[in-house]
Amino acid sequence: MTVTVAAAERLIRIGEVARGAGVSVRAVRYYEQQGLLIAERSPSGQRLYRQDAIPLVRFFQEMFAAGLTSRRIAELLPCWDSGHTDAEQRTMLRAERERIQAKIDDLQAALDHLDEVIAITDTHP
Amino acid sequence: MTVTVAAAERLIRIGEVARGAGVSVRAVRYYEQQGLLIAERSPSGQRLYRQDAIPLVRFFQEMFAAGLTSRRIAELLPCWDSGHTDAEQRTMLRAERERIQAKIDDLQAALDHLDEVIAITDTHP
DNA sequence: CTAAAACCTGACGCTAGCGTCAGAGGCAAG
DNA sequence: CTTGCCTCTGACGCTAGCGTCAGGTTTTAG
Repeated sequence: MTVTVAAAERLIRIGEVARGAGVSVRAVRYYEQQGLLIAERSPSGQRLYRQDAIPLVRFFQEMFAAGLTSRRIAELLPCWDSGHTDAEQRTMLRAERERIQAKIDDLQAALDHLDEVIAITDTHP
Repeated sequence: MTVTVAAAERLIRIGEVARGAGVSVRAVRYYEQQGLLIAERSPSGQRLYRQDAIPLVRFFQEMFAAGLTSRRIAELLPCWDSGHTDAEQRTMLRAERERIQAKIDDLQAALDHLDEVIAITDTHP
């Protein structure tokens, strides 16, 4: 039997989330609109977040940089939260993994190509 | 003294360039509009390309995939063609190199992150 | 109490690399 | 000659992740 202790966590407002994660306030609202981030509301309607919203937003940024869409991230969030996955989610995870790996390979090839150019133009003043 | 032998190269039309490089005809026109690709014109106005337009377009694709804009590519084309660079171009080359390397690192971090999730969800059916 | 700072909800704008449709001309084959 | 494919020039559309302005409320600092 598990007892959950409500830790009376200090809730933070959107500006603090944004500064903490290094994004704009607008971006945080956008993530909510895309279903990535659920916020409580204060009586007056202001968004209230738990502190782990900050690393979560950082995670979103990392995934965006890796080329995942907000839709995909939303679909994969349950795995992240609960550790539970169904077959479809596992398939998506592998697919994204392959996409990213392929992208890395492409970038490496481009980098090598550029390095060749740099080498040539250096010995060729 | 250098004598240039005009090799009477067979010129190709836009469709052949597109198929050869694996892009759309629209894309090739776009590259011209961005100043990446100069084409001769037949008397009737059709674009005529030399055969090395095909690897050139492939190169564009590689650079696009690496995150360079068409503007940047256009600015760096002279280095590629002539092997000659001025200081500004060398700076841009290095900067793009660093950008790509940073992007690779970011992607690798994201990949590692995803792999963790995959590992957890695999041992956690 | 008041002024500044932070927050709210729309809603339009932007970028970049094309896709796509419209309407018209060019070119080899039968 | 005509059929069918290729090409031409505009020009509007699309996507995704926000930026930004407008006009109004709330919270905080002094």
